[in-house]
Amino acid sequence: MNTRDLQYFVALVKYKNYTQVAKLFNVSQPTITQSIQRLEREFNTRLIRKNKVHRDEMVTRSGMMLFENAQLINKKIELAHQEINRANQRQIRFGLPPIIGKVYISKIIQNTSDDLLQRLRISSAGSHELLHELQDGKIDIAVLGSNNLLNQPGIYAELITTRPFKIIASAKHPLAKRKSVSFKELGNERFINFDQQYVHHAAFQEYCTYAGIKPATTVYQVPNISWVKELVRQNQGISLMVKDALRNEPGIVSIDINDPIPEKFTISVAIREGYVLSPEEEHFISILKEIK
Amino acid sequence: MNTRDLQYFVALVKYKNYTQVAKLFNVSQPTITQSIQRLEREFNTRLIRKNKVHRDEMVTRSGMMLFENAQLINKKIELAHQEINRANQRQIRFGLPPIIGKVYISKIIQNTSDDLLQRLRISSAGSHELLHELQDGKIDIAVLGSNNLLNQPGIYAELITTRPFKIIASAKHPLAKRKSVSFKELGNERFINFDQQYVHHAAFQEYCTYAGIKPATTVYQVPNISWVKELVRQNQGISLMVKDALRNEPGIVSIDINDPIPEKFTISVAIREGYVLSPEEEHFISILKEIK
DNA sequence: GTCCGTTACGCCTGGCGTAAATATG
DNA sequence: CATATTTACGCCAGGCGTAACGGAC
Repeated sequence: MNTRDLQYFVALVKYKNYTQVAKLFNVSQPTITQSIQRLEREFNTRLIRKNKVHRDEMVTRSGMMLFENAQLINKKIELAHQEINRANQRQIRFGLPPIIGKVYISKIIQNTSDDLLQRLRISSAGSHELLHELQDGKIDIAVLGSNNLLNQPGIYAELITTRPFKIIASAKHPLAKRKSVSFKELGNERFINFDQQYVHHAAFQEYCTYAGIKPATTVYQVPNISWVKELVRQNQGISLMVKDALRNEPGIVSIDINDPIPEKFTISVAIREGYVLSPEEEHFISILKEIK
Repeated sequence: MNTRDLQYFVALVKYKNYTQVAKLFNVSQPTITQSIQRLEREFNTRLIRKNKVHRDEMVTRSGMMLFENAQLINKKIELAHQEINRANQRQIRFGLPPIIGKVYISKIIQNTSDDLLQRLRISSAGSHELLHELQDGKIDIAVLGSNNLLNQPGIYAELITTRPFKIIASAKHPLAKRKSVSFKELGNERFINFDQQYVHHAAFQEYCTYAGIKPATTVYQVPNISWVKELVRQNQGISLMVKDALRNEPGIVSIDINDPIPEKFTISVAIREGYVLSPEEEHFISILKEIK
């Protein structure tokens, strides 16, 4: 089978118009007709309905099945091209989320030879974003934080460590005297949450569901972690944070959560499924795994 | 690009022998040479090393990258064929693990029309096995038990419910008087584990790690749940079991575990990523989701 | 020499374009 | 009739086979 046919077909299902697809690929319009006929022969089924009463329903169930699979196939082919194009550039395209980076970056640099550091291209973004960059082939290795054990389609991840979530509050806040707290007690607190840090947000939701509370006063959605800390310091509210995000913050105290943890915050090294590591990349990953 | 070339290439990497591959596909041997040359042109790289000092190292890094991706692509194509071939047989190929089935099957039958039941082809196997059947396209819908939130490559799963694990013991066992127990207390107990029920085994490991115990006496690995119950009844040991597996078993008592649960036992409905449900299948899944 | 892969060359199918025909609304 | 898709047909490239050649042990 010709993979061009799959590309034509996917485009056709999306645009629902042979003429447009032909233009898109700079081929004549009968080419598209013939391509579809080839696929229908190959799979021995109708893919496109002939009595097109409604444009929206022009694809058969078989067609939809092929469409879904073809998209994944096309993406894989595209990825293979990308990976192979870069196979001989010896760069290590590595993603590290800002908060995890804060703790790890100095250790990484200490333990990595200059030669390897030269090759390192670090992108820093939230774990959620990095996961997509990894899936799309924009980076090849990432350290990612997640709530569950990381197990995403197309991604192979290995656990490095798990970290506890803590409650942070101003030193002036009544909670500041406590060493630990149950999440159920926090129903009436004012919470400050992140916008961008997907894992924190998800963990917060998890805890609320688990404890059966719904803090009515979950007000701020702040995009920057140091803003969150500043708001907490000024006693505008409390927040949920991974231990690593905190380092001797004056005016802020962190309080253990003593509920059974419904989901752990995990840190993993992740690569794309089927990605072939260079010796340098393999070495680099072994360094990452040793840093706990 | 021609997908036949990918098949030839994958076989070549596996067999490391052009002649054999040619025989395998019933083509002449130069066909394979030419196929590889086409791929090398397409990807603008060497895939196979020319100075084959060692057969084992005949594939370049680029070649390995293509190999890994090509395997996944070929599998997807194969799956698309399978799915489409069955698209118009209106059977619902459904997997249900025995233990979960024990609780669910009567409810499923009560809530499902005869018409739909006619179409149902149920395979019963452990969740681990069913997951593979789902991935390989042998079944299309499955109810699966797992310890974490189910998130496997190529699988889309939706949570139905979570269930607690319990300790079961003979009525004669000292634990029988207890209502609940901490896992840490069980370090010196004799445990009876399943061979096949992957989730139970994994949960047991999880609990042991979590509680920091290593029951030295984890002796029996029994393949059948009713054998396990019989052994427990005769006070040969205790076991870990999902609540649903138990129904008024004379001579056996179940004891709550009062540790914070490190991993939940979850029950999910799962389908292959990109699988297109028929209206009947969609209806059937909505029935499954309503049974909690 | 033997085994294995590559090159050379001819054949024919398969994918494309143009033009005409047909369907849909 | 206008727009969209399919059919008819001719052209050329691409994939295959046979035969001959080249390299490694």
